[in-house]
Amino acid sequence: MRGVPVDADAILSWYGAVRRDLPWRRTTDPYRILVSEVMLQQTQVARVVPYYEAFLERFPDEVALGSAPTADVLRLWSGLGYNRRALALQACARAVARDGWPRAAEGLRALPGIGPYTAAAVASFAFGEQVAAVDTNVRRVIERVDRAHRTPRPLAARAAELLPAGRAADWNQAMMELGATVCTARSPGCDACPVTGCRSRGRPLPPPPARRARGAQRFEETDRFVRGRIVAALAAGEELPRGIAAERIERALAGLARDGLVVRDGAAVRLP
DNA sequence: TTCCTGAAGG
DNA sequence: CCTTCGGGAA
Repeated sequence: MRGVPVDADAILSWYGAVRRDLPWRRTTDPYRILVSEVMLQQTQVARVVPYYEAFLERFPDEVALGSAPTADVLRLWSGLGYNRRALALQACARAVARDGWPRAAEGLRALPGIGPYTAAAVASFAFGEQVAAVDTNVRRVIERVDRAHRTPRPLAARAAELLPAGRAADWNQAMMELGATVCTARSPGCDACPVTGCRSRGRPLPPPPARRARGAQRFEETDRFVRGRIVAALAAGEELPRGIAAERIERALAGLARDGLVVRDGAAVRLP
């Protein structure tokens, strides 16, 4: 399945014209880039911005983050979600403060919490490596342009094929901006899209793959909810949340302790 | 209910 | 391959 020809210059020009002035687009400092990319994992831009500013104010570089009490890190992270990301980020800070920055995606990939996307993003934005970063936006844009689904490896190959020479940083930002602001999941704005040959232009979205229902469970009944409540309470200096069944609290605490998000001293529970 | 600049573990 | 992991907004 070949992809359609894509005018990369048109997309780059469009990006230059509409580009949102986001704080992490004002720097090439690998630490600041990494903090933004980790915060942005599965988290919308609008909600990350205030956390990003406060986090960098308190932890301006990898030495500050690496030497800080983990409880402080979790306090500034609390509310963002996926708290394990904060632990991984601090572990990254300690590693690069000790060993220096891996300057290529392959080396970054070995750091905790850094997968294929984040490694490519940091490598291209901070170090200028010519690699394509494929996040959910980029995947959706490519799938719609070619009107074809691909498994991860062929998708990565297609993304690499599209990458214009020497423009990886702007290109990756441009493709994500396109997916985030125009080619959105629910209602693609084809009228404002710079991609000329898109096979999906003006056509109705294909029916979403029927995903099997997951037990009709309310979020408040999930372990994730209890975990979040516990960490938020501890970060706020409060006791364990009341009104939740002891068995659910215990199950959540066991998972949190296994992840290193809480420390248990007998009956006492505290942040690490 | 789905979605969001994913990664790690089974 | 599958599930887990937060939380808010549309």
